[in-house]
Amino acid sequence: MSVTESVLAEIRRGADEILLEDELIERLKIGKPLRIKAGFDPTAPDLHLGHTVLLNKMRQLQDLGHEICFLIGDFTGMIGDPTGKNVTRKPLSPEQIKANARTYEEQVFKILDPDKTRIMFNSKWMGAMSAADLVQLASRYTVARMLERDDFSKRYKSGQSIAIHEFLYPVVQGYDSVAMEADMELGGTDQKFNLLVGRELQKQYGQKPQVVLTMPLLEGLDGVKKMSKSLDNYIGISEAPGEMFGKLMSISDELMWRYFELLSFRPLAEIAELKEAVAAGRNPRDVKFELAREIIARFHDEASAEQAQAEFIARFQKGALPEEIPEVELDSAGTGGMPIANLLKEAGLTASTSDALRMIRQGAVKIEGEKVSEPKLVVDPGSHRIYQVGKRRFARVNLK
RNA sequence: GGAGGGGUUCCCGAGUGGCCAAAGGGGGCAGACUGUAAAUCUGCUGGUUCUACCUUCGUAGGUUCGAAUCCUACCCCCUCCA
Repeated sequence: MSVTESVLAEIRRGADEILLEDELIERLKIGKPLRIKAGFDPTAPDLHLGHTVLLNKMRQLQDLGHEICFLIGDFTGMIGDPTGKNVTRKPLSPEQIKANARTYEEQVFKILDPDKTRIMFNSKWMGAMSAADLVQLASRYTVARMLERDDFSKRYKSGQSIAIHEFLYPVVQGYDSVAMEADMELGGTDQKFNLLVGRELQKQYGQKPQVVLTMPLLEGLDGVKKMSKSLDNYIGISEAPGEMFGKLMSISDELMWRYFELLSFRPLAEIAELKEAVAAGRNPRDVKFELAREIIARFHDEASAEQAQAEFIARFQKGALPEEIPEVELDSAGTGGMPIANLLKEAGLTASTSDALRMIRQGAVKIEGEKVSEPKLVVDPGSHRIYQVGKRRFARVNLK
């Protein structure tokens, strides 16, 4: 029993909800590894830290000796989870799905142990179903239950369209649990409804209902909206160490604690200590450094993490130039020089000459570290200098 | 099939003949400050050969000295009824 208690605390960590915890305890008591399901869309994955919240949990359970089934929803992908938007996704070709699955593996195994992970596709059983089978399956769930789902009910009440096939998504996802005989399913809080359908269907098919564990959605860099690529508030797990470091340092001090909770592997007690230290006057920046290093070390390595930090300090605390400055060749075409605004635009440092002039007016432009205050400055041909706009945009321009 | 509402700059959204490159907010960028690319404050946020000019308010025409605003046609989106 005592073993179960400590294990339970680990499973609970960061989780939003466990339904039902009693059932989980019962299953754990039996001592057999649990078969744990987590489903993913077969769309081209470019994983970011938000995705890793769930993967971390999977890894943790894997380390506890459970069987992780990484389900790629190649069949459900044709439907597209109707999360509010009713965009019909166009079906992917088998080749595309295979290619996407491979990219998944490359990225996912930075966290999961490949030897202990089973990758499955739900087309295996769904593709084998006949129309009659599907009708049978659909009969196991009711419209009333379906309308309990928040986004469905909202759309229904406000008169927005719901296509019939959208109802199939939760049903098919639920049936996956039946086909896989899952003991437990993981998902984001937004998946709660679908996960519960799995429980319902398993009961219908005479199985013990799976335990459902939901993980919160990670807020993006803005600290408000959930991390997503389309909002451009994400940190991709394949990003360069320096990029990751900068982005992590840009999160607010408050959001940092959220990231610690959901992304760090440090014991909870240790995080509590850090929090106390900050409350007692320790610079939150330094604590953020630690978070950034831990995460970069996970996706790159210890040395890159150290280096990223060193460069960050040099660049932003001491104003040093970055290690790598892009080299640009420009041609003044014998006109006897190029106006600074045009040069900045051509070098890709500003979006337009108007923008360049604005930047100069704001005192954001520097040549070799010297602030430019003359907007009509003409750069002589044959010069080779470092131009800077703001703190983050640099180019070494060779003007012919 | 019928009735109605709407398409404005990156996003939301005001504007119903000149004072409109278009309010306000969001986002973004920059500067100051700092403990950091946190927080806070300030400024900027269509383009160009930049105190001027050019292009932009769903698309194409038209009226007018002058249109985001008026007219015509078309395209698209939404709501209600069937």
